[in-house]
Amino acid sequence: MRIGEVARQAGVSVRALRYYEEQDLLPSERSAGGQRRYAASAVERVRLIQQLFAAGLPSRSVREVLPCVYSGTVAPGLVNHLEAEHARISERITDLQAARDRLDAVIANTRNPPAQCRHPRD
Amino acid sequence: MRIGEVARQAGVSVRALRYYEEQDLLPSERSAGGQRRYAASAVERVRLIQQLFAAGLPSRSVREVLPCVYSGTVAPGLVNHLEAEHARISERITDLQAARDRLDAVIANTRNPPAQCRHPRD
DNA sequence: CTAAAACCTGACGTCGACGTGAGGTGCAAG
DNA sequence: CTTGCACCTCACGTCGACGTCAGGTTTTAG
Repeated sequence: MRIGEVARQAGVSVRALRYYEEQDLLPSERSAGGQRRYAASAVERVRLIQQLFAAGLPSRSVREVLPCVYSGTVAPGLVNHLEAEHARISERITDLQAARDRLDAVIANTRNPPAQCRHPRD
Repeated sequence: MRIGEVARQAGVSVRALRYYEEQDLLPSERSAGGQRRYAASAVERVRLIQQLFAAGLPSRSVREVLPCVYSGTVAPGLVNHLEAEHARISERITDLQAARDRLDAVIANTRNPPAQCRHPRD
């Protein structure tokens, strides 16, 4: 599989895939002419990378976590890190929920404005 | 209240507060000598700004939303935007939960490694 | 064999929310 | 009055995950 096809199937840019390789997140074989060739499994791997990025992990952490995901085991000493990330994500989720509730309140007021919410001048 | 005090109470840097003013998120009075003076309510406002930033809103959106939060009403046409942000945040939350589940799985495997998870060589 | 897609390697640009000096001023205490 | 901390305004630096342009090569379709 060539890079463009992986990009399409995974829904990311070609540039991103090259960047992942540069960061040692996504290895590739090379053709005789030097072009990257990927196994079909690369698509899934890219999706995973994206998911971890979306969780706010920096590429360095992703690099550490990836082999663990694939081996099902964890390098000793990394567990603390993983649990820290887990906590970070959980905290982030509650933050987001709080912010969303704020927006909810504003939206709700719009639909059904409470009496004391007449704004002074506008 | 001076800027350093607001920063301390809100848990942000002085630089951040100046930045907020620059972005028209946090107005300030000035003393005769040109120093910023804030009402006590500024602390709460800063916390709100932080919350919205944490939700991933760019400063431009925060600028739009802030008056709505304080007036309890919404500028017409902004509701769509708010609902879009709401959806974005919800989506982000599910993404985070998925990523967290991934980490959970890895951590769980560590504590109690399943049989077929012997990694080849390591 | 020849175009034209798709790919390659640098390498600089981006964007946002500040960090970080540099160099100068306000203000409260003694 | 002066020490000294807090504050001021530029203005450039940062960091991460790519975007993007330049200039050249490989692969594939016909």
